[in-house]
Amino acid sequence: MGISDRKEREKLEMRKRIISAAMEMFIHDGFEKTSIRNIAEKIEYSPATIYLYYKDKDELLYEVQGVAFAQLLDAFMNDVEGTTPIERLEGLMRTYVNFGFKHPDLYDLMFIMRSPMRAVDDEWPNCDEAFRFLISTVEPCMELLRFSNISTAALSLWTFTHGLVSLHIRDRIMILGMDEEQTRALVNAAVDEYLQMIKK
Amino acid sequence: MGISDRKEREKLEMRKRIISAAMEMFIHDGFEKTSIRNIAEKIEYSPATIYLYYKDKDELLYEVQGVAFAQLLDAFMNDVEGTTPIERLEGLMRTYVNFGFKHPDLYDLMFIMRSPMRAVDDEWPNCDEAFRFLISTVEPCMELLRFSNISTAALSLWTFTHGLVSLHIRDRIMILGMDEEQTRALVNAAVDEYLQMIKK
DNA sequence: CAAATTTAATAAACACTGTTCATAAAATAA
DNA sequence: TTATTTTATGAACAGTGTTTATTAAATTTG
Repeated sequence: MGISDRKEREKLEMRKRIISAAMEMFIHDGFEKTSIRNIAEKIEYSPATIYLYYKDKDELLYEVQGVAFAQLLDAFMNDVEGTTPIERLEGLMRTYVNFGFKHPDLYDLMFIMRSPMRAVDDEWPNCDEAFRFLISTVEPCMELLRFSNISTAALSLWTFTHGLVSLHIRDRIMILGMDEEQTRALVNAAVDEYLQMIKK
Repeated sequence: MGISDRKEREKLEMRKRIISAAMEMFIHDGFEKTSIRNIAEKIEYSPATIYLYYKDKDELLYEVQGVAFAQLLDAFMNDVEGTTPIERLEGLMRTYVNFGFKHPDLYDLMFIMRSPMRAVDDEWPNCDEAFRFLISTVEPCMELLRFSNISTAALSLWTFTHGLVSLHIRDRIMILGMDEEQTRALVNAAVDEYLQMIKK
């Protein structure tokens, strides 16, 4: 049936129209400050229409989260290069921090925001892939690193970079009393030092 | 003037009544889910009354933040013991993580929540003290640690523990697919390993 | 093609939120 | 006792996410 094909295509287009507007506004103003009414206004539809395509506001977040994780994975695959495993791991860490500093609002809704987590057993699209990228980057380094196993290794590496990015995004690093530039330099220095420490 | 003394006393009592209710509800339901109307209902006053004692909802948060930082400082002073500087540093790290796991909602509004940061040049009561405790605990260890200076040292130590706590509080660690108990064990293992790595 | 039916879109309402302001009540001063 | 200041509140404003009954459009059927 060509007619139901078109209908489905239109449905997908509408979902895309909604999610594009939503993502743009989430990045620009943040999730909380973006209202369903604002999104509706932007795409020139009624607020109620959005609920025909998405169950609730959280579902918009899930969708944007998926896109964001895909972007992070993209950054990993494009920017992480190097001949040795260790070089690749270092690249991964720097890419992660870079991503956080470059896209604070995306990072926020991926790793900091409350609520966006679905049920535990649910699939978390693109996030698992990004995490697996981490695992597969750490794995070949394990013999050269001081971690006792890959679980603590992955968690520790993630924790360190996430700590830096999240303290920065939520404006806590400024306790140190530095300007933006100094802060960034200090963060880079911390990453460099950490990368030294984990090596055997 | 005895009469204006009493008035001031009553004003303080009222502020305390409000902030106690607020804190209790922030801890129980979180900041966002606690409404001015709920707080007002709890202390059996009209919502408008609260605005006679606090400028807005954020000011309630600032106040609770102050109390929370005082509690963290308290935990530091009570639980951090040890004869050697390194032992004290290890105690500090474990106390910090413990605090975060024990009081997730307090930790949240201290280190994760958006907006609670006042102007940069403002005083941040009790937070600075807690931070200075960190500095003064790290300082005597510096010669035994692999950090190049105390700034990166303080930031790195804080970052690592904050990373662990905040990933846990915002339900991101569960990507590892572990239960609460396993997670806590892994977190402790990560802290232990990190404490080994930073030593010369 | 016209009528019946399904699909899509919306206006209006509900129950909330933080916050303000004019009004009323209580406490103090004159 | 009256006048004045302080304190408390009800009602309203502008906003939020979400639901529902109603209308308009598109599709299928006779």
